Amino acid sequence: MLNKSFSPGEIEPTLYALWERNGAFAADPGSDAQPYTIMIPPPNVTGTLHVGHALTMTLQDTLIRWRRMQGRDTLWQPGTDHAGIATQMVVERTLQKEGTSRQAMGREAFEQRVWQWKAESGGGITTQLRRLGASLDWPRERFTMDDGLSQAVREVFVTLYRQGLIYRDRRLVNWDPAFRSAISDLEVENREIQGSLWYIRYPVEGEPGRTITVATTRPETMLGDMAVAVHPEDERYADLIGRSVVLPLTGRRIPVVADTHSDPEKGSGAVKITPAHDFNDFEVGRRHKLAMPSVLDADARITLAEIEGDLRAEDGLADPQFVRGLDGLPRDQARKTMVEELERLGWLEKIEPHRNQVPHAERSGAVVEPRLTTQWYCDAATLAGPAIAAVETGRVQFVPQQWENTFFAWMREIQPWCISRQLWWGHRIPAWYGPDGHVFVARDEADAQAQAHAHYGHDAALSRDEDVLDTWFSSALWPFSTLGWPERTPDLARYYPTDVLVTGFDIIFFWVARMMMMGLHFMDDVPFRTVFIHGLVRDERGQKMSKSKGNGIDPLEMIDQYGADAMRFTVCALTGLGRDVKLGQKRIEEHRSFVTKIWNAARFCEMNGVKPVDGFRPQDATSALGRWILDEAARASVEANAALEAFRFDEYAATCYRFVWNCFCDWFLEFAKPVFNGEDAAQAAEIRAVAAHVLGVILRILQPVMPFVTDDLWAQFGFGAPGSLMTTAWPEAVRPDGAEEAAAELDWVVRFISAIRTVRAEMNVPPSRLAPVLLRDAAPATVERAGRWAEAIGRMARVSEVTVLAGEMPQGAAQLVVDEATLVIPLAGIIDLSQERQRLEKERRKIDDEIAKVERKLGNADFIARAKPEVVEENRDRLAQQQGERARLDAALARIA
RNA sequence: GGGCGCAUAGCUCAGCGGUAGAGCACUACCUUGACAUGGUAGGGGUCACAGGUUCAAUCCCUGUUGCGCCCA
Repeated sequence: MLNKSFSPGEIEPTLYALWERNGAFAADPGSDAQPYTIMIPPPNVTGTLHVGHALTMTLQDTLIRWRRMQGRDTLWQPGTDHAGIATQMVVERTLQKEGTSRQAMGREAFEQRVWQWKAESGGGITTQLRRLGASLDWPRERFTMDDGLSQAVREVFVTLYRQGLIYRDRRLVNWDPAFRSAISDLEVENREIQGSLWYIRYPVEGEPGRTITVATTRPETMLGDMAVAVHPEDERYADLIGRSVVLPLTGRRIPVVADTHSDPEKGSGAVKITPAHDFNDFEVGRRHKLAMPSVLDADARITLAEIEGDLRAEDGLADPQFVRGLDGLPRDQARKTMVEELERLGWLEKIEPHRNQVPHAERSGAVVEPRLTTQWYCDAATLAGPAIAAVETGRVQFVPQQWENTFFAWMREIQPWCISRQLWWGHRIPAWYGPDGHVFVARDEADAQAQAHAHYGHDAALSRDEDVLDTWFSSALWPFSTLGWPERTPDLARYYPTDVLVTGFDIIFFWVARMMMMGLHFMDDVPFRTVFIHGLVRDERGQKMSKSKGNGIDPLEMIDQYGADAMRFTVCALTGLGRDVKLGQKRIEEHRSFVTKIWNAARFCEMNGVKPVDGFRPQDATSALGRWILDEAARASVEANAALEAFRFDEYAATCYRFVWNCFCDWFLEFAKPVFNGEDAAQAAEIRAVAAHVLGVILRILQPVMPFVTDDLWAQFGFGAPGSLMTTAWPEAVRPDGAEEAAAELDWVVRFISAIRTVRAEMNVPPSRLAPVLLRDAAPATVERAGRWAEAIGRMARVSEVTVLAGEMPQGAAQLVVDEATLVIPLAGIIDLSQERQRLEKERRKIDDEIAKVERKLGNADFIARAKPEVVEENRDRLAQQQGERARLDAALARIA
């Protein structure tokens, strides 16, 4: 006996453990079935399950569970990402609390400490994914830092290096002074800041009294100025091109160069050029072969190391003592000090308020400093070519397709990818340096030594590169490294390329594009055929969820409160194509009632002796009711399937919802009640068997999205063993014999009952008051039908009996039209005749309006001539039917006149 | 500045050339033996605005406005 209500908290952990124990999530490489593979976007090992995970994982699990039921050999590959910076931060924070630091303990000890942390508290998210019901193949779980994946990383690095696609270069990089590491341009977020534009006069050399004014947003970098640039066509400065100016504070002589980078409209039209601290200036510097001294160090403090030599004293303009006093100052403090000094000396012309874009490091929040350093780069442009082609030719398809544009836009202008990071946690770059700085890239130290020996003709002391690789470098290999690459494993052959990648648009560049580059380069095939891009989760008002706003919701709390099924179903129901998902607790609560509804419907079935009948075949149903609901169930399963094929999770959810609630519960079960309680045992047996079958279809089509409640019911009804639903086949859609006739019949009963209900409600007839229904002008077939369904009609429309109207129209009766028949409901004493007249007149006005519309259309010669014949036909039929209804309404009105 | 998306009932969103839909909210009635986390019925929309194409436009095209996102 089913409990009065479903208790997710009790069922979920046990059931999940059972699934896992049964190996129900496991891929089966030995099977003949066609594989279906999804790679999990590996969550950050420091992470906890947030609502964004809940969205993406629910969608992935729904797809995987659905395909599994379709008989595919499904692999949902689990794992986590070592998340260089994030993880290092977490462990460093702990060290700080313990009064120590990574520097104090040394690299090796620190790495051990991180592994220890990982063993103890890393990957908590995998436990949380289980709470969600995610059917990942856990024994295959991988970690981007484990041995196999590390080997893959080294292999890729060495190969790309040998192919000239990885190289070292000294150029400007986005530097995060908080982490003291290079970061990718993708990890930089430009924020608009209210700043200032400082106008500074630089005196022209050899022309006392003449100055050129530069406008800058970063006066503190002027210590590294190597030129002043003006536009070649800017007449104001034409005569200065090729001359020199004296840089205030340092006294350095720097040239005035002509360069189109300078915008005559902006500021003064002259810009200072600091090649080592600005990306544009760097390019200008290259074009004009300028020196590129750095004046800011790894902490973004002033350093004079590279300019000490050319400090000069110039009366009233430059004082080496002042400049030396700046050494070691943080950049903002240096700015303040320098501006004050310039003002004191009279070189500051003015300060204008100015809104400018300031690059911030996404993770640390620090202002990014462009810094000239030597880093490792990957030739992304070369690798991007095949990836672009793969999308152009449709080998990889984005859903929704319009994301291709975003992908193309970035890929076609892709910059060299800086892959080195000055961190300790990550894949250490497999490069060793000889005493003279010669670099040896190798799979391991022994190989590097061998190379060195060959190079120098003798053994040499090598030192390994201190840096690690960008975390995304290893995640780019995820689709094949997890399957055993560089070994050519059977798994790799079987599951690569994967079928679908499900993710948010925010990591198209970081991850999707890079997986495609690496996959095509090393596997010579795309990593996935379809990329399904879903929206972001927002709160009910459409605001981004964030910790600082406090508007986030915790999926685990929601699961505790409403159950994983409710959480999952809500996510599906709200996931339309290309839309963000506005999620709130209320939404989840609302959708939980659907879980409850299913439970109660099943309980009702159970109470009425519904249980699976061995050998039952939908084709064998004889009753109209049975055939109708079987047909509807088949249609629902086909529609659910089609919706999932098209990644329309919202339609999938809506189809299930409508069928279960508005068809099975609202009508079928109500119609079944009199049958269950009736005399006709054979009929009752058929409807019980049909109900069981349909319930089985419902549980199966809902399994992908609400795996817990469906499996529980599946087992309790004896459809199969506990835990077995998820590996049961997706229902086959079988159309029963006579489905069309059955549909016509049930459609009529539904309209008949609805019409009576509507009139009763409008006339305020209390439900307790039963009333007979008299049929007037009814065709014999209608009279028969009414007889067949008398019991259901009586119960559902509060009708005492349905008979043919004999003789006179009773006094005080309501009349309503259903097809050819007019239903007369005698309600003397209850209904008000004038009210009934008004009601009928309103009905007639409505139908008149519709008739007028259709007549207008049919009266248009162009319409008849040009519209599709079936449309014309349809309108003619509609008109005829509406005219019939109006005639019957007229007659009804005449009778009460 | 460039690109993309969105604008439909009070709210959240489907629909998309041929009779405007759902859920929630709202109103009225109903403790009928699956379910009040429920049932029945109802009200509510110049489908942002202006042009154009078409026999026919919420839907296609152009422009405008407003909102959001991405890139510079």
